[in-house]
Amino acid sequence: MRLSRYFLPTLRETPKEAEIVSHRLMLRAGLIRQQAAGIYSWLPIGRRVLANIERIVREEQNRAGAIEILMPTIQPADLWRESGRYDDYGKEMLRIKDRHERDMLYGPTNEEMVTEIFRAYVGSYRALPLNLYHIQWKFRDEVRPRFGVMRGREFLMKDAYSFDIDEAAARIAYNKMFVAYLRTFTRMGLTAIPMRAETGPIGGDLSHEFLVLAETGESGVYCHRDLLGMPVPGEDVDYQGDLTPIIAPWTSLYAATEDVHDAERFAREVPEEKRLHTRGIEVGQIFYFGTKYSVPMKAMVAGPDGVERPIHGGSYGIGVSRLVGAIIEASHDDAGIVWPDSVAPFAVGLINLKPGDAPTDAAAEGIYERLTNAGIEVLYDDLDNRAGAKFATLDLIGLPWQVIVGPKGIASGEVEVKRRATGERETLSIDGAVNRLVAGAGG
RNA sequence: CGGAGUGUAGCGCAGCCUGGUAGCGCACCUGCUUCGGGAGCAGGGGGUCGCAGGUUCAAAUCCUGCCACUCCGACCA
Repeated sequence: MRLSRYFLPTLRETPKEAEIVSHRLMLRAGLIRQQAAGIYSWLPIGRRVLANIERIVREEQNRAGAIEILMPTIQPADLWRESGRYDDYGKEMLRIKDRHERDMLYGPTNEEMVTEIFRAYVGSYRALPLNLYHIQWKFRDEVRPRFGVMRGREFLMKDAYSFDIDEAAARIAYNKMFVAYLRTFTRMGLTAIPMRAETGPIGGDLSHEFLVLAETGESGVYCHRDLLGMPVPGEDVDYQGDLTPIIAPWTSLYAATEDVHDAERFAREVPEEKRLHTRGIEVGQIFYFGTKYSVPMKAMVAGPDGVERPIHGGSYGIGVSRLVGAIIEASHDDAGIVWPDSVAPFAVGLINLKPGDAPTDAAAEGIYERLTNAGIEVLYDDLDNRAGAKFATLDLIGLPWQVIVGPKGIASGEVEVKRRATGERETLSIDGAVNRLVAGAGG
């Protein structure tokens, strides 16, 4: 993509409403535009990052055996009356009427609707286990939206729903999502720690929140230091096999958010040198809720014995739009965002230091073409700007690799390749630079 | 929802107290000179001063009401 033909509205000064670093950087780097409290438009760079995160989430959900569907944002109120949540949900639910004065709502979540779909088509234990997910915009009319996309009212969420014949089977479904979440966040360059969470009326131990560790996170976190280096399964993980040996090490060590923290237990279970007190951002939550929706909504299947019984359900959320902010909180420096390779809006930023200078143009255009042909996403700064402005903009938007092409280097056939995360620079021949990037930035 | 605060050009702000031609920096447009870490000079465009009412010869400025947004707290992917 040529910058001269792109839409990348960056800001030199920080809009005053932005207090936290990810929000400031998202506004300055031109990822989002606020339209109302907690409601944002996604500009081209932001849209690309969001799509990359979505892609990783989708790949890992699919790998774990979940099946993608797409449910609407607008739902009829009747479904929610069935589950009893229409009255319970309160003012957080955005309620609207259509032209026929029918009660509708902008979905804050989809348990009711997915249960309706399930019960319409599935009547036998033979169709189980089943896990359906979608990635869709949600709306929760938060009292106080804040921190940009970290706590928006409208947000993009992946929500999966599992259906099983009994609790034992549901636990297996739960474990699959547990492992998928570990992999998902790791692939985004994040350290996310599962922490035991409140389970609501069902009880048991089947709910975990996944917290990304970041100094600027919104909740305080206490955990065992060894959780930081805990191995995350590779993509060859066998989801059909027993996952408990993978999960056990994660759940056996102390990890809690501030609100459920037990100082006494922390002191007793974690040796002093292993105690870690830091901050984190909740990016996912998984839980088992048993028959909470299947009973009132009559989602029944016949077992092998021919007797109908309510299915055991679980739901599994990932805050996709929140992750954009969380990744920035976890990965930035004074100059701007430092995108992990896997979610970066472009892999390479190519700077032409002197557009209009024939040899420089030829070299930059050549590199642009070769990288693009190799399947690498390149943002090519061909604007007639001062070098300083180009460097500042590129650092701000945080692309993993920078290639700097200027007349001085080109005179001796050389360009500079810079790694954004480490600041390492190398002076290479044009061929050397192209080869380095094809190897480093992937195809 | 309790507390605090802010609305003046895309962004950051001054002007308001003490009413009298709506300003500054960045960004944007034109020209020239520049060009290896946010260039210089000259010229230029862009505003219902959040909205509505009131006071006044005259309101960004004073008064009243409303709206929006932000921050702190309680709640949440």
